[in-house]
Order: sequence, then C-alpha cells, then structure tokens
Amino acid sequence: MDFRKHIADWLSQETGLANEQIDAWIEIPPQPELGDFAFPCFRLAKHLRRPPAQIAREMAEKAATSVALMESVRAVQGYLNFFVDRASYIATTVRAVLTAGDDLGAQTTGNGKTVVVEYSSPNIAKPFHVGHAFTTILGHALYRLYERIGYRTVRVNHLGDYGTQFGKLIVAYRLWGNETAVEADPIKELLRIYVRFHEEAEKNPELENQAREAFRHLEAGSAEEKALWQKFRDLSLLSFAAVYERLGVEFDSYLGESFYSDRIPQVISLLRQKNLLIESEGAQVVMLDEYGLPPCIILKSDGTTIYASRDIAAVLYRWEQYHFDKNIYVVGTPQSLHFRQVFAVLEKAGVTAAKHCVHVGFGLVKFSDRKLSTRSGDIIFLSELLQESVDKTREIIRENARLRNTDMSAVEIDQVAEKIGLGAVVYTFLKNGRERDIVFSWEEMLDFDGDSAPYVQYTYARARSILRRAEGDGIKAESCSEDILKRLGSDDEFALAKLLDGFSQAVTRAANLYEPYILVRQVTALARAFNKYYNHEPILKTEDQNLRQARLALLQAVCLAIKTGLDLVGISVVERM
RNA sequence: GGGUCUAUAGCUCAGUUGGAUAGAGCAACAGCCUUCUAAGCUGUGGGUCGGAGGUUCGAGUCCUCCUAGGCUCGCCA
Repeated sequence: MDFRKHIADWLSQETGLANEQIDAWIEIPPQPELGDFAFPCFRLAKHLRRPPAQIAREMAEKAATSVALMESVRAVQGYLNFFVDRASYIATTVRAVLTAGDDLGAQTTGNGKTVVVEYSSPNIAKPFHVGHAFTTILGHALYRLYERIGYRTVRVNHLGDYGTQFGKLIVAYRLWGNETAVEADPIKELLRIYVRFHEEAEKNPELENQAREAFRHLEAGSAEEKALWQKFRDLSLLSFAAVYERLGVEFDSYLGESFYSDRIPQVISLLRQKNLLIESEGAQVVMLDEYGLPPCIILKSDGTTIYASRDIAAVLYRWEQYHFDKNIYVVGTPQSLHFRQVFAVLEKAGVTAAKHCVHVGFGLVKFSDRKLSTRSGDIIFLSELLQESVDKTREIIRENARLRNTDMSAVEIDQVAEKIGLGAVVYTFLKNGRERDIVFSWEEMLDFDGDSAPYVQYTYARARSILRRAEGDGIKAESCSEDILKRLGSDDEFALAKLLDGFSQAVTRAANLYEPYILVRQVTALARAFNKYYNHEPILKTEDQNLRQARLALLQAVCLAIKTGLDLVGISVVERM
C-alpha cells in the first residue's frame, strides 16, 4: 500500500535522487526481525561520498522523527531498516483487500491496449494428450492475468488443421479407415490409422509420397480431399469441446492454419516486393544470415505452404484485425527457433507487428524413460488424467465425509471432487517456472499434500467454514471499522497482511514475465500462513468481541485473496471438502 | 559441429534490474485430533549453489573457459 511509497518519498527528498530509482532499490529483508522494508545505503556511498554505515546511521536518526507510519527506523551495518506501525499496516491492508473485492489485483496498465494470446492449438484428428495440457492451462492463466491488468484480450486457438499430416491421414483413411468407427470415436480411430500409417511407411516409403500428393490436392482445392478434411476437423472439434468445457477454457477465435492458406499469396508478394525471396534447392526461402539464423522456408519445392508461411500470414492478419500491442504465442520451447525465424522474416520485411510478437515457451511433458509421441501412439490423454485425478479426489472426500460424519450428498461430493481434481492437475502445470520440463508421474500428479491445489482449496474451505459459523452468530465482518481492525497485530496476523499486500505485485510480475507460478506461489504462501494462524489461534473463541470481529474481517480478506488468486489461474474453490 | 536452455538439500523446485545468516514442498525422524475440517500444524536433521578463473565494497545471480545433460539445426508442426 502506501508504506513503501512513504519511505521512497522521504528517501528521495533526503537524497535528491529520483523517486522511481529509490523505490527500485527498496527491498524486503530476508529475516522479518531485521525489518519490514530496507534500504541498502551502499548505493548512496558514491553519491554522498561517505561510508555506507555512516549514511545509514545518520539517516536513521533523521527518519525516526520524520517518516510517517513507521514504528522505528534502525541502521544495521550499511542498511537502513524500517519497521512499520503494525496496527496501521494490517488495518490498511485488510481494508484495501475488502474494498477491492473480486477485482483484487486489478490494474490499469493495460487499458487501451490489446493482447492476442494464442494457446492450446491442438492438431485436428490427433488426441488431446497431456502435452496439450501445458499450453492450454498456461495460456488460459496468462489470458486471465492480462485481462486483470487491464488489457483487452483476444484468445486464439490456432488449430493445427492443415499440413502434410492431413495427406497422411487421407491416405491412411482410404486404405484402412472404418466409417462407423470414426463416427463412434473419431479421435481413437483416426489415431489408430495414423499410427498404422507410420508403421507401414517404415516398410513402404512410397506412402510418404502419396501423403504429400494428397496434401497438394487438398491445398489445390480438390473436393474429395477437402470433404474428408472437413469431416476430420468437425469431429475433432466436437471432441475437444468436452475438455475445454471441463477446464473452463474458451476462445474468441478458432482460426487455424487452414484459414491462412488463402492468404499465402499476400505473404509471397510482400516478400517478393521487398526482394527477400530467393530460390534454394528448389524451395523459396528467406535468408537470415544477419540474424545468425538458418534460412526460413516459405514455399516447399513442390510449391505447397509450410507452417512458417502460415504463421507469417497469421501475424499480418491479426495485426490488421486487432492492432495488437502484444501477440503472445504459448507454444513449447522446442519451437523457439521457428518463432525466431518467423519474427525475423517479418522484421526484415519491415512489418512493425514483428516487435510486438512474443514466444512464450514452456517445457516438455515427458516420461522418465521416454518421450510422448503421437506417432507411436504412446500417449496419455488429458481427459484420462483429469478423470483419474477427479476419481482419486472423490474417494478421499467420501472417506473424509464418513469420518467427519458430514451431511454431504453424493451430488455435492461429485461437484467438489471435480473442482479439486481438476485444480490439482492445473496447479501441477503452473507451480514452477514454465520453461522447466515436467517429468510425468502419476504419483506426483496425484499428490495432494504440500504445494498443491487441494492444499490451498482445503485452506479456503476451512476459513469459509469459520466465516459461515460466525454469520450464524450474527457477526458481520464487513462492517469492521478502522479502529477495530487496528486491534490486529500478532506475528501471524502481520505475516498474513504482508502476503495480502503483495498480491497485486504478484499479479503484475506474473503477467509481465508470463509466469503464473509467481501468483500461484503467493497464494500458496498465504494459505500456508493462514494454516499456521488457524492452528495457533482459535478465532471463533476470541473473547474480546472487537478483536474477534477484526479477525473475521482478516479471514474474509484471506478468503477473497485465495479465491481470486486461484480463479486468475483457472482453479476453482469449494465451500467445503 | 552450430544455436539455445539447464545444473541450488536424498527428490521436485523458488531465489525479483548483484545485497544481510541460500529458502519452500516431498521424503526421513520426533511430536500434536474431547477444542473453528489432521488434504492440517510444530520441531529435527540435511548444502564445496556442476568445476575453475575474473569483475565488484559485496556473486547462487554478471563475464570467460571447462564438464554434464535437454531441446533444436530447409522442404513435419
């Protein structure tokens, strides 16, 4: 809140240095005993031409009488350590959170700006496996975060609905396809023939040529190939919709690669006009030597398009449609070279949109001993993972309901299990830096202890339980006055306030760095601090009625922050579990 | 071989433009349910931050070299 700003203002006035500079130097001490905010005076040593320790001592003396809202200011070695007035700090923070309500963390930095977020983008006719979970979950969280900091958002599902793979599928379908099986379970049947294609192609390389031929026909507009393609696309989308609905993921656009096929001529003419397109080994390429990158193929030697040309067309189209300030690609890190090439070609062609494009990469989902591969059919479906997690959760809830003798109905148990089970999976993908690979293990996916969504959701449910009981007693936390809030001041309460105070900054950093884990960890730390408090302090039994009311208000703020924080990354809370 | 990323506790990971005694979770061990939900809490042990130099008042963080590994390198996406 204003505490940090107070310190920055005063320091800026004392030193004559810019407020922003001072603010950037202010830090949070590693140990709370050292203080709540600290300023390292080493940085001033040169400017003031005095030893850091001396500066700190002098500043501490002046600060003692002239900085508002501080309990004390102490000099320790070269550091100037500030201790805030706890009561005011906690009261101010709790009030601010309750006032913000569901808009907690909202900012205006993105107002008037547009961000395009491309994510999920599964390949048509292929299974939606755990690898797709990463882009889908990460992309959804990033969209929510950018929306929260004020951007207009455009969610794009850039479907992989084009390319040589469809030639393969068409050939395979003609050879081994079963119409009734496709209608019954499209993805399964299409996967079967796709896997078979690669098996057979090992023995008979001629199949690859047939596949390329089929794709050439498709791109040339041949009715027969197009009809098959349309059928595969429609059936696939239908099956993807189930997973999206379950995860609460939505899109504003489903324009995939096929859409840009028609727009390739514009790309070609742009590149020709800029004199960038040259022929090399029969293909049309753009050389990128000055970027230290290999050439980017725009047209294959058989004249058909490739994903690079379609991605370039997509940037041009989106620029024209949305005039984006940011165009974010949530695609795995193995494709980073591809994006560097695409952005470089655009830059070389003088397209200003190029510098607004960002590749937000993420790690591979792999098994400890092997890599997931659609071609070999060696995969875990996302729906399978979600169901497994929900099923395990349901068992735990049933068992708990029995032990605690609660009155949860079967329907409620199902609803709760769904939210906890999905939350657990989502959390697993968002708890660490996105560029880390995830080694898939059922054990780790379904570990509901410690750093996990169920842990945070459980915390929320316990806190809500207290608030419900309090409401039953006719106590309303909302009407808590500033004076009553100032009754809070224990170490645990102070720790909670600090974490609540850091919420907005966590949202900002998470969005700016494209790293939802920053918010996830902030919320988890808040939950951990609350559990500690919960075990130390019997809140409902607080004898002093004013203090009791203040504590309930604090609880309400904590609940709000947990709920909002989880919601921003695509995880739901439950009232009880 | 080129590009690129990674290396921090037994395991999985944080560590915010370089700052104070490197932190969590899991696992291990010892405790806490007649008291607001034990998917919880408390405590203990556990580290040459891959290695070697360098820059700096100060390096897990920046630079150079080395080692190990991942990903990637023109007609798949």
